[in-house]
This record gives sequence, C-alpha cells and structure tokens, in this order.
Amino acid sequence: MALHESAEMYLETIYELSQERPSVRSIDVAEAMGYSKPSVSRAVGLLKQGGYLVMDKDGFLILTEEGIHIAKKIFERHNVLSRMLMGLGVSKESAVEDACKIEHVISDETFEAIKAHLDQYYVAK
Amino acid sequence: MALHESAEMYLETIYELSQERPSVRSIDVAEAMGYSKPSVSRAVGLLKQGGYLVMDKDGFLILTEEGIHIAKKIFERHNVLSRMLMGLGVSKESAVEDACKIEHVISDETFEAIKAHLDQYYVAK
DNA sequence: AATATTAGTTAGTCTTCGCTAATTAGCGGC
DNA sequence: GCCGCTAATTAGCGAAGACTAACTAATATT
Repeated sequence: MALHESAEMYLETIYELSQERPSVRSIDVAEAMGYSKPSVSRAVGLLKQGGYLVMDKDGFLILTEEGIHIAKKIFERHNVLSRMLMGLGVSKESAVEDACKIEHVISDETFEAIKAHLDQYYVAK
Repeated sequence: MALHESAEMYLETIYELSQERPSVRSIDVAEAMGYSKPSVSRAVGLLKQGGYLVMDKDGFLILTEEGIHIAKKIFERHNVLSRMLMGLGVSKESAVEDACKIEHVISDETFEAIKAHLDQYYVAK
C-alpha cells in the first residue's frame, strides 16, 4: 500500500516524537508539524484506518509494526539525505529542509545508490 | 511569484518540445506529458494569465522571457540531477524519473552545491 | 458546584491538479 | 454545401490535504 507524502511525514514525526518523550498525542504532532488540530485529527484517523497506528483510551498514539516500518524507512532516508547534502556544503537548515522534501519522492534504487556512496565516503575517511 | 510543481513541469515540457520542433501546441504538450487536453488547456490558461506564455492565433504556445527563464532553470536542474544520479550508478530510467521529482523541491542552495560537486567531478576526470 | 482549560472531533471551506463529457471553431474531402 | 476530423474550451467531478469555526468530553481551578 503506497502512502502519500503527507502520511509518511506524519508517521515520521510521530516516530521521532516517540523517541524523545514517553507518549505522543495528536496535539504534540500538531505543534511539531505546525498544523491545526483538525488537520492532525483527520490524518491520524486515516492512518488508524490504514492500520499504521492505534490511539489508546488516553489519546496516546502508538505506531503499529507497519507504521514503525515506514517511519523508520523515511527517517533513515531523512538522515542519509541530510548528511549527504551537508557533506556537499549545504547549510544544516537547508539540508534538513530539502531532505524532508526529497525523502518522499525518490525511488528505492536512487536512495540505495546515495546511501552506498555515503557509506563508501565514510569508510574511506 | 512562486510557481507550483505542475506549472514548472508544464513550462519545462513546452521548452523541451520547442527545442525539438518548430512550434508547440497544447495537444503536443498533452501527448508529451500523458495528460488530457482539458488538463493542459487549464494549465496553459493559468500560465498565460501569469504571464509565462502567450498563445498566438494558430494555437501555438510561445514562452515569454519569464517563462523561458523558469523553464531553463528547471531544465538545468533536471540535467544536473539526472547526471548526478547516473554518476552514482542509478539506471537512466530511475535517474530521469527521480530527477523530475527532485528538481521541483530543492532550494537554490542545495542545487548549487550539487552542481558544484558535479562540475568538480568532471574537471577532475 | 460552577467555570475554565485542554484535547479531540465534526462540519464545512479552499486550492491544486488531475479527470470525463460535451461544446465550439476551423479546415479538408467529396 | 455538408460531413467529419482535429484542437481547444467549458462545465462539472473527485482526491489530497491544508484551514476555521464550533462542538464534545474530560480534567482542573476556585
């Protein structure tokens, strides 16, 4: 099931927040992403429907295995891409911002090529 | 005036087609992009309204200075990005496809960094 | 107990950008 | 002179994904 860019972004954000704090609510996602509460509510509803997360009785968001899988994939892309861009001399802000855009649109083939190149670079050092 | 991804794609396509043939009509753009005629008609209308092109009495599309400027910018991005990806070992098909996505979303700073890196690489060879 | 705040949802709007169906305008063949 | 083709347009639809306004439900404050 192919997810849209925005869904991937929500999963990635929920994953990152869950690394930083014990629990993640919709309102935390809204603050982190700069979106309104209803926008997040709607997105969370779709992700719930798709089986990517569940909301417990206290409103805490828990990623399912599938949700974590996608979130980690996007998160890895984000890290690799921003490191690559910074390696080319791009400022941290631009690198992170652009990585955020690129991470959703490239093919697996392209990502693996970039990653391999970066690995090689670090091994060589 | 910031243009959306689809508008940039239309301008780029019109520019490329105009390099290959004496004149470009909406129908040619529709065929090249795989879109329906009304979709192109609507997009051309918006580009016309924005001052990026004009349509002459025979239905030929002529990019304005501003339109050419943007089209060339995206075209250059496309070329640099696909060359870079192919340089990393990505297949031509994937490189072109992914370049098409990336070219619209990255900042000038990031693009210049990638371009500089590629220039350096070619100079070094 | 009454009120205020916080979190989430519902309802409905807007923009972008595809689509199909149907219409219009010009041109060529018979 | 009419038929039919091609090109472009108009009208209206649908999905994504953001928004505001207004409601509900639960907790906190006084």
